[in-house]
Amino acid sequence: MKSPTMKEVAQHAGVSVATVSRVLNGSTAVDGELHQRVMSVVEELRYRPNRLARNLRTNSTKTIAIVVPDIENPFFVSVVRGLEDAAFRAGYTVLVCNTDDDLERESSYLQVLGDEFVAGIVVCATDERYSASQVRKILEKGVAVVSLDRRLEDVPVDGVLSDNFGGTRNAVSYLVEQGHRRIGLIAGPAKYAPARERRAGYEQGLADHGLAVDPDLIKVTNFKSSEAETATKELLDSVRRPTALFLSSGNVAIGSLRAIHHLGLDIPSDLSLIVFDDLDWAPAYNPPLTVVAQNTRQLGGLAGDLMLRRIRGSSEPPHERHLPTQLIVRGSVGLPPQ
Amino acid sequence: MKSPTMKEVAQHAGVSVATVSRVLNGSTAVDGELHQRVMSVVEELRYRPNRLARNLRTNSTKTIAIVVPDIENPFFVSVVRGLEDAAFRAGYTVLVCNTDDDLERESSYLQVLGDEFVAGIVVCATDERYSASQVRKILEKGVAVVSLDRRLEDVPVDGVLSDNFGGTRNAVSYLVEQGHRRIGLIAGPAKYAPARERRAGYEQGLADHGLAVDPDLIKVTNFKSSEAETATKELLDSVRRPTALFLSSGNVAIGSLRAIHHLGLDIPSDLSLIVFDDLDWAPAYNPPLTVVAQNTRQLGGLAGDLMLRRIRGSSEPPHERHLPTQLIVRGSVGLPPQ
DNA sequence: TTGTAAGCGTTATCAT
DNA sequence: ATGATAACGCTTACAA
Repeated sequence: MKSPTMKEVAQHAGVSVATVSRVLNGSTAVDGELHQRVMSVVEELRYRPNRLARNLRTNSTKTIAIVVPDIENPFFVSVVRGLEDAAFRAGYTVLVCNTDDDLERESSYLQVLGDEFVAGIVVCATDERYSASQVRKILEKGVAVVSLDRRLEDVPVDGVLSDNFGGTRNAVSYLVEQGHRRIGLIAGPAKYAPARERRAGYEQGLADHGLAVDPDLIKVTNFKSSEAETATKELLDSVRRPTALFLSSGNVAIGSLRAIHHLGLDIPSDLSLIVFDDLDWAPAYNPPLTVVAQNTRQLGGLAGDLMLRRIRGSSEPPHERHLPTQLIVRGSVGLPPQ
Repeated sequence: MKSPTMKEVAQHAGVSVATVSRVLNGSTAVDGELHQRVMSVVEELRYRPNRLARNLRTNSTKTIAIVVPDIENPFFVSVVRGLEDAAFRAGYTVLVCNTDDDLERESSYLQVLGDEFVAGIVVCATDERYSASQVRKILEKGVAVVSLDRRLEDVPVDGVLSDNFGGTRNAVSYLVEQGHRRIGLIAGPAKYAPARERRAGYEQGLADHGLAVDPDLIKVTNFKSSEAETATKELLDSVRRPTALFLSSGNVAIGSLRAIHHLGLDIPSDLSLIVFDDLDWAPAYNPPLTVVAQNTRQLGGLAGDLMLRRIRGSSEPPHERHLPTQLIVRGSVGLPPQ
């Protein structure tokens, strides 16, 4: 059961293929009567344009790719979801590429994507410097690029990030207002902009209340749960243990919580907790977790919108947007013990 | 900066385009000397075949799609991950389509995918009957299909599922062996094979020990957390409340846990718990959750392998495979109270 | 073994 | 406003 071609439609309608094409693309005006005739044949034959032929001819596809470091991280999943919604509405499909935070794999994907003639790529870069040079080449090929949750060094592309700084600053302020003075931070690696900004927000939050930053209260991890577990143990084993912890990501939270159980500490009577990222299980935790929520879907949706605008030829100067975060107070913050 | 074409390679190497094509595809033997010459020109010019042209010519793409009901569900994410690994190795890219359990959206995707000339589709059907008829049409177009975590009524395709029956039966047995006699079940909708099988496994697990099934201890939900929360409250509010609960999915667990807190029950001293699906936060929960783990990545990987085999023209009779599950004992099961 | 040439189904450039 | 027709870059009979 071969699908009908444009040629067949043209024959049935008694017009040329050019006319059919014009009717379908609405590029040039076509006489009302012919328009009618073509459309009814299209209906009748159930004609659908062959995407493959169109792609070849126009040297482009209706595909947007997104390159993420870890597709099993709910944050990125939700971002993808937001992007997909935006793309689907505009008739685009999205290709998800998972790099496992592996530079080589990212590189390989970026290469392949060039060959695939995707219309655009949303990049959550693994390395803000190295990835940047790859992305530059892609831009030269005329592929639109939007950076998400990361910053690309000296590459003129639109960017979308949460207000990591403000969200953290605000949360730390809240902790101080509840009476906490010794607040620990399980941070992410400084090579990622969000990790840097959360750390800066933490420091600012303390400064806002005239509190000094104690380096002993800060542990830098790779954002994975196992390192977070170790770091948390170290932090809580110290003599003057913090009375509250700010956990820089969902994965960090998983590791830290394991450590906290292990030490037999009670939340929030022994230790208060705020997590950056609202996880689906946060309200089901015992006690329910107080978190800083990002607008994850909207992050993806905005990236999609910016992308589509570029694809359609916008030439505004590239711009970085910041989406607000929200402190959701649940039950993991209490008064400092004693 | 236009990319070089095959024609240019041919000219530089002093051969015909056909020869270049043959060298690149390894279809027909090519003289050693020419082969050399072509390859070195390919290197020199950094030639990469134009996928779009190849697609049009062969009427196919190196793309595998996967249609999932809920991309934010970690189970499906992990499946996608497994599929992606398998596909990437074979030079395929994967298209993720999220239907939100919406029949119309699924239908729309299935339609689009037909136009996209994907090589194959992994389907996690929203409706085992309705989706089936759509899938049949797709098969007729020559697209390979593999069903995952669902069953498709009377459609001759390969299937991949976990041993839902055995996994649940085994878990319930374990509960009985710990002394539990009143075991509740928060089940999923009977329209999904896995939900049916988990329920059957639950009943069999009881029967194995000569225990009768008490319908009052079974609540059927739509697998979403909010319904699970309500159902759990009802179950635990009854006079003769169960001493243990089997929760049929991760989302169900989230809802049930909320209800359990709300009632102020302690796990496991007041109530024991087993969850179907190992969630990343299960070990971090307080107490760590005992779960039945599925081989999620392998589920996706196997689907990918079966798919690739079909794409390459295998004509074995379609077959359904079952992957084993594993009971992971942590801390949410104890002796029944009193 | 190698080359010639005919498409694949569109879009876009010409005339008319 | 419409119709021929030439690409787009590749694969694959068919001929040599």
